[in-house]
Amino acid sequence: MSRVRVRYAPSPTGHLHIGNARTALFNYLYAKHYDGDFIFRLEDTDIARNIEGGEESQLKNLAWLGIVPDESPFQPQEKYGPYRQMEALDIYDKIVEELIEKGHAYRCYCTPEELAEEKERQEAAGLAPMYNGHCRNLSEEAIKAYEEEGRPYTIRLKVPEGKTYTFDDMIRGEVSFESKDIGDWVIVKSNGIPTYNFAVVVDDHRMEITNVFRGEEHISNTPKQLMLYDMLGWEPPRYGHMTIIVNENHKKLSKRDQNVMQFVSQYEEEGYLPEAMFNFLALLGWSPEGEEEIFSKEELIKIFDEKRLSKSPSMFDKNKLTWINNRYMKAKDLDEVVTMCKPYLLEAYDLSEKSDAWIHDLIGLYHDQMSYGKEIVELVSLFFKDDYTLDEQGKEVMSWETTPVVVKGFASELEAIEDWSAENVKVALKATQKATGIKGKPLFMGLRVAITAQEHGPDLTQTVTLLGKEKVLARLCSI
RNA sequence: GGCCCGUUGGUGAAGCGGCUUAACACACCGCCCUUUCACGGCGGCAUUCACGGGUUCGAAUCCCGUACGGGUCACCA
Repeated sequence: MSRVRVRYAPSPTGHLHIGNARTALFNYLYAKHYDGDFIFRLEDTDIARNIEGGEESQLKNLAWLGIVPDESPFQPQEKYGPYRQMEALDIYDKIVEELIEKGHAYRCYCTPEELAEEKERQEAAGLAPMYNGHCRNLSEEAIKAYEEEGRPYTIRLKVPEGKTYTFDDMIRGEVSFESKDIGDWVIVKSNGIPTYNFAVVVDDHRMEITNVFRGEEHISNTPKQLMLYDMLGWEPPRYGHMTIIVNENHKKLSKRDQNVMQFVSQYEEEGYLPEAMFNFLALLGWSPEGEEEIFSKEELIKIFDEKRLSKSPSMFDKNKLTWINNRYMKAKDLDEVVTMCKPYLLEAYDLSEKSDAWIHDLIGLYHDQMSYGKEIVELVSLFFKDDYTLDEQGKEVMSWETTPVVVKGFASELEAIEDWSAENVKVALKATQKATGIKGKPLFMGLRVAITAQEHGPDLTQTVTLLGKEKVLARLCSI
């Protein structure tokens, strides 16, 4: 068996999208599982949509996730280059010529307007829109006339009649299409640049790609590509079509979706952990055999099995993402978490008066419950904002007859502390309990609400310690 | 409209003809731990697999049909 070679081939039109990241990831897992090569190639034939820096951005985001290609425009392998389609134009030209010579392709002089009209006509008649073959058998004179007129032309592939194209999809099993349902399609645009469906075949062949995992939207492209392999006498790779990713409303994840962050870079910016994202993405349309769901990259490479790729749409489950990130966050050293979170705090709050130790302790308070770096900003908000507004439940707690008692008692205990430390705050709390005879929920919740206006929150002793004597007493005495 | 594909709980999902009176996880609800909270631990949570037929001794699992959802029919990739 030949060496496994897979590729991720984005067009440089923007940052790495969640869906593409997942495509890249499964290709990567497959390659590495079978000890093969993962190739990064650029599909940049839509020159109008290409954006500056798109290629670097894709590569960068991939690297953040821990996906580093074995070959790319920057690490080319001589026999397989070029890795950008726009640099391979002469290669495509030769093959187009070959196809024309063999009678498999022809020039089409139809204008976009004519094509649109025809499409409308077909739709009105309730037919599937398809190229009508107008230029397929043009007479010599007609061709000459068009040429003299200087009409731009595209090159179309002559779709064979009565053929069935069947392939054994790695995910879906046998899928087949009839050639009669496919119209002669454009392989070279009027600007002389080949179309995706054509270039991809040439590239996969010349790069000796053995397996292709791609989105389900490519299923209906597959027969077009297969007929090309057929005409050229090449061996096609094995395809696997992954399901789309849907949102909570079971609609395809679209760039316009407000509820879900769409780009990998956004997750990086918000302080998600790359290992966690890798793990989460791997679970999007794939499931491991056992009951465990938390896996490192190395483990995933080892256990990856393309047969376990799902056939039904996978939902982008934000809850799950949060949960997985939390698991990874908890596993990290507090020091690392602090390093990671501090910039977000610096950006959101004035920390000039705070010591490093204070910041360290503050973040430590939330280490176990946070799921991404930037979340720290809202988690710690009670330490920075001054507004004190009670909700219904808070008002109720404040109306308990025990509350004023513990507030008063605690205040005087705190007042007496000379060396402000968590230890002494704890002692003060104990003393309050003893003096008032109130303990448990009435004690803790009463104080918590009185001090922070919240019924739930981090450890009270720590909270009071970090809030500082002055602030806590000011609150307590105002009641 | 044609062609492809899918449909298991509140959610993600396992299951591939008998071991399933349907894993596991998230969410939720209880209990325990903690003098509070959070973390953690334990337990509960689908008599049922879109619906209707069929095949079989036996079906969530195979076949057919219906409904619903999705993908695609570009000189975009």
